[in-house]
Amino acid sequence: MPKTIVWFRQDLRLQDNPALIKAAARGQIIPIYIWDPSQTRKIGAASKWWLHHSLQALSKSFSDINISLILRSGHPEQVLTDLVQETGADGLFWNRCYEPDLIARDQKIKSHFKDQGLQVESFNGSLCIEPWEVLNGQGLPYKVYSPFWRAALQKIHFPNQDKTSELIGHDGKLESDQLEDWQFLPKINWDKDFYEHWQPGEEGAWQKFEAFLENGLSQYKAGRDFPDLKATSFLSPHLHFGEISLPMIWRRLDMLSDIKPELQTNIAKFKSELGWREFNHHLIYHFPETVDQPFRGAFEAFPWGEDDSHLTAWQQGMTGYPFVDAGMRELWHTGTMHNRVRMVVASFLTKHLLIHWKEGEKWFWDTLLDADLANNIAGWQWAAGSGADAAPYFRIFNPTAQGQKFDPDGAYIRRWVPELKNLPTKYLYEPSVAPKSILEEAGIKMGTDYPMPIVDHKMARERALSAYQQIKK
DNA sequence: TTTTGAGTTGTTCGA
DNA sequence: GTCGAACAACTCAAA
Repeated sequence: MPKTIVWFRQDLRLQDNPALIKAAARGQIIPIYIWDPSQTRKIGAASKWWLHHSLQALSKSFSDINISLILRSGHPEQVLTDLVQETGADGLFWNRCYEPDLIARDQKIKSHFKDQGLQVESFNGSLCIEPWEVLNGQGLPYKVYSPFWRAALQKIHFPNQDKTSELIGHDGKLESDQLEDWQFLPKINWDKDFYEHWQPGEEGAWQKFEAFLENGLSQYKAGRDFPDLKATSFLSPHLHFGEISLPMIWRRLDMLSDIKPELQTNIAKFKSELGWREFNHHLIYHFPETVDQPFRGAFEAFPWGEDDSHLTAWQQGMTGYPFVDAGMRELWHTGTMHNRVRMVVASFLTKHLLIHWKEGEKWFWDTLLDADLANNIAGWQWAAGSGADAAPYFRIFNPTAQGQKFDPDGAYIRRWVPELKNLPTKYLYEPSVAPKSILEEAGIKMGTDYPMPIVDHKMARERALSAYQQIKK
């Protein structure tokens, strides 16, 4: 009977998992997750927390059907070579990743095992559409989102779901590491708050999606920009780790749209946000050098500054701009940040502080549970102005005004910057200009209980504008 | 090849 | 307080 190794990577689910389905149709399956400590871009600390729990969930799903998920660490090619030898497997299937380093690694492994006579196949398990399937009239990759998504929507079709054959595991006993041995969980418990917000794994992913359909979707378009509302899907980490299938999401949305036409606008908007995820993966696939170089070459000459104390203040949520600080603290406590606030803090770091977007990217990479190379790179380059379809240089977010606009009653700021919670809303966004008496009444001493702004908005704005003038020439 | 229209997410200023 | 204009050209995509 044919035996297929199913190599799990960013597709930690049983449902609608193409590699798994195709392997099961072939015969016995041998599921494995490989931890590669030598990988070039090390997974961040928050992501490791997620990975631990997601693997635990996947492992449980398999053991419930009497199959064991093998965990091993080492170079994937070596680990897989050993496993082929031990099991006599004649097939090796996986779902694709799109990061440049991983593509190179996978290509090498594919040709190696093909040479050995194995049937090696890869599948699309995490995108609506493959990056090479959406090209403009000249056969070139799109560099602008809107035409990209228009073209992509024409091509995205999800036929009925493939039926999964009964999953049959390998007969013999195989060695596996213990998940705990990998020590993914932090030693000091800065992760304690994560548990109340998240349940990594397939079940948690579906719970979030159902909750979104129930409570968030009907106010998505109008409410998605307000960080205090629960109008977004909270699916980003689940999507990154492939715990929920996009075809299943898509079909569910289409079904809903048929039953409740009044939801169509919200559904289209939500799909278009998934579209940004698609676009970002498209960009990293076609322009892999943008991982560490500006998409727009002129930005090579941008006069980035260096100020470690400013970077630290930003990271710790101590910039003196409450809306920015709220976001940075939300990130630290929950491992995520609302999309609107991500834009504001990114604009603040790159434009107000003139700190290189790579510094922000690095911090997000380490602290975000949904850290995803394609999204992180594209998002930061967009905010800095160096990216594809980026914000025009004169679009510099006013961190005070953004708070007033998108957190109008101040609930978001009060939750994450509790030392300001007694300030009247009028002064909440800019406590440095509040009258002494008001501050006293609220029990705040500026500079002691809460920092003065680390830069002056007007000065910073003008400085950024002139920096952009410089590279325009 | 040339032309034309369009382009995620804002802010500030002055009437 | 509200509203429209200016900010600045440039690049992309498609006809």
